[in-house]
Amino acid sequence: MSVTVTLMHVAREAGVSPSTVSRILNGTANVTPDKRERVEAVIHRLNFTPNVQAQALANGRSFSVGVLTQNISSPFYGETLAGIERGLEGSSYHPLVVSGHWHAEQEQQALDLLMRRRVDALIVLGGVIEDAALQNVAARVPLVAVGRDVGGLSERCVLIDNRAGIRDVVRHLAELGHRDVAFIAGLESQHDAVERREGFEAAMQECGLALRSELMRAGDYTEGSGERATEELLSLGRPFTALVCANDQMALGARLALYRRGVRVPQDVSLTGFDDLFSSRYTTPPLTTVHQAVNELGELAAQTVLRLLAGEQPRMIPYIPRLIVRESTGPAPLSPATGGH
Amino acid sequence: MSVTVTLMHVAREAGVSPSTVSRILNGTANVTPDKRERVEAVIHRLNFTPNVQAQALANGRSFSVGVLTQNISSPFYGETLAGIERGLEGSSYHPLVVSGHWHAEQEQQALDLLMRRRVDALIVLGGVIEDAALQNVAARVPLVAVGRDVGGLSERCVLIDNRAGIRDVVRHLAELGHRDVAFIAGLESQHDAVERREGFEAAMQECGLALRSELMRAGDYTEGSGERATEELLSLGRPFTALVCANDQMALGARLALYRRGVRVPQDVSLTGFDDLFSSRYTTPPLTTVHQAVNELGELAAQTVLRLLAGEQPRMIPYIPRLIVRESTGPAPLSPATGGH
DNA sequence: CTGTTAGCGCTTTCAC
DNA sequence: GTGAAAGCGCTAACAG
Repeated sequence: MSVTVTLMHVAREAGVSPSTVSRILNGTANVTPDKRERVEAVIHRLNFTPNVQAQALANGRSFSVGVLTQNISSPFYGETLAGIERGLEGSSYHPLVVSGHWHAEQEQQALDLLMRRRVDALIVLGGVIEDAALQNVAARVPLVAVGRDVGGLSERCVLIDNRAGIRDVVRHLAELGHRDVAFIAGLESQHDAVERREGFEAAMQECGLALRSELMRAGDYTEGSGERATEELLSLGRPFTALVCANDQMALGARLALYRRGVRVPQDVSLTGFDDLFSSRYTTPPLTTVHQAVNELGELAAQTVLRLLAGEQPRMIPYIPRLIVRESTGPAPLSPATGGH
Repeated sequence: MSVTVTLMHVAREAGVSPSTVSRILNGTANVTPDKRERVEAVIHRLNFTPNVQAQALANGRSFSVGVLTQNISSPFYGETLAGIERGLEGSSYHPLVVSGHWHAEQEQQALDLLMRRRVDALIVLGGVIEDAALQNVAARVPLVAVGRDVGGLSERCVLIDNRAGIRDVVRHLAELGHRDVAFIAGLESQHDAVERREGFEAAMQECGLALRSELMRAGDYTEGSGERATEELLSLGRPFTALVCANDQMALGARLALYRRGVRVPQDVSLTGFDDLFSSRYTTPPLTTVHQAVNELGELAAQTVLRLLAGEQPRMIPYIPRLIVRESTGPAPLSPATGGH
């Protein structure tokens, strides 16, 4: 913990004024080559690094963009974060990540923290906090939301067409001859979970397939909830040949429940997810799912923020997800088995 | 982007001095109840939030602890980050996360960034940067490393006993009657990968099992590398009944390769991992692995940092991982199948 | 208990 | 081109 060296020290040591050092640091103005060399030598020798807090205070920008995520260890948001990191790379901005844990209060606290740190912009990933709170901060800094449509800020939202994604899944299943398809939804408090459920219902109807309420279950996007929902479904005597999950994590849980009961995938039951997490390529069998390009969404969000910061007014267009057919779906068995094992 | 309201505004509006407002904000000294009330009312009415940069500049602490991770989307480090977040919760410190991507140069840049942001402390997760660079920053701020032993800073390293972990795996397999066991290692540039490989070799010897070089493969901790290594192993005609992977992600890749070849787990081949990622509970079949308590390691690191910041001198003790036997391991088949399918 | 006065480290007019 | 000086928003002695 030696004394930190400041720009002042550098200036003195090099025999120039602090302003000159600052100018060299930021390339704000021309400086004679010899002076510049001298200063740079001193900077190097003293191992000087400018204090970002001080810079922030002086020029009113913190050069950080706040990211409100929900769960930093979630495979889904993790990939988005990586995309944001990449999108910000090369710019002088850096992400400051805080988790809200799908809890309105914690999300509000996270926003407060970010505002106190005077982030120059904000990226919001999902969440359950009311639109009002987001509109509130959006009045102070540019804001981009991923995966949720914030009222009044729609052109700042990176969205994907969840209904279209699920529709593709249902059509795929229908083409394979499935007629009895079960569904595990996410929480009704989450925007995209609702869209996926509604999309499922609409698509079933569109394909002329009956919607049976006992085959509709609610989960919460976690593996465990998918597992439990599937167990319940199985205890019905398996009157279904396909199981559509509202996200990959629940499909993973479902896979385990099926394995435990000796139900083969896809021979007995076809299984699908949504998101295309990286690891879904490695499930047994590899999972048929809807690709979300989470990475790119994050990168896109970051780039949009950068453009907003540069004074542009970019507009988003909803992203169209695409179906990835792998090996967890297959032709419907001739007669849906009606008993468990 | 209305004008930001400052402490000064609050002071004027409430008819007190800036110091009084500051004191109320930080609880630094007593203030008469009526003044306090008045000020708090103004703070609320003006929606004032103190500028952290300014606070940092004024009192020499940024209240942020830098975290050098490698890959923010890695399931492994993601869980560690969540642990760090939790460990810092309640304190006034917040994590500032930067990724080094297992690339010495990028790690150095990340460290530079963190130092420029004047983090009050540092947590390092893995990485390949030389010890010297870490010792260098450790001279400026308290540093805690997770998963790597930094020379000269060993009592600041949260380590796990990799050798013991792998030994438990090998013993477990030996007890099940396996004699031909294959191994997929990580990169030799990574500290823990080396320990796990060496631990495997030692344990095999200890159990009286022959070490066959053609059954030792190198991966890089990714799913893809595990898959490829397994394919190579399989092309040998499968002269092994158990496959030990140096981490869960490679085991996941191995699982897929085995599935593709119709090799059953655990009936034909027993499969093991290391780390106990959350999702390993959901592989088909659930993976036998070594539990690393990644979460707790992160939390422990955070708490240690907090104690260092408080002036204490905590010492770490190596964490003993424990074997989690699930369903991917079973008795060795009577005669190791020698042909592929 | 509370106001006044210096800074914290850097940027930025404004003159020279 | 370059230095002097003021100020970013807040905290911390130091007097009262």
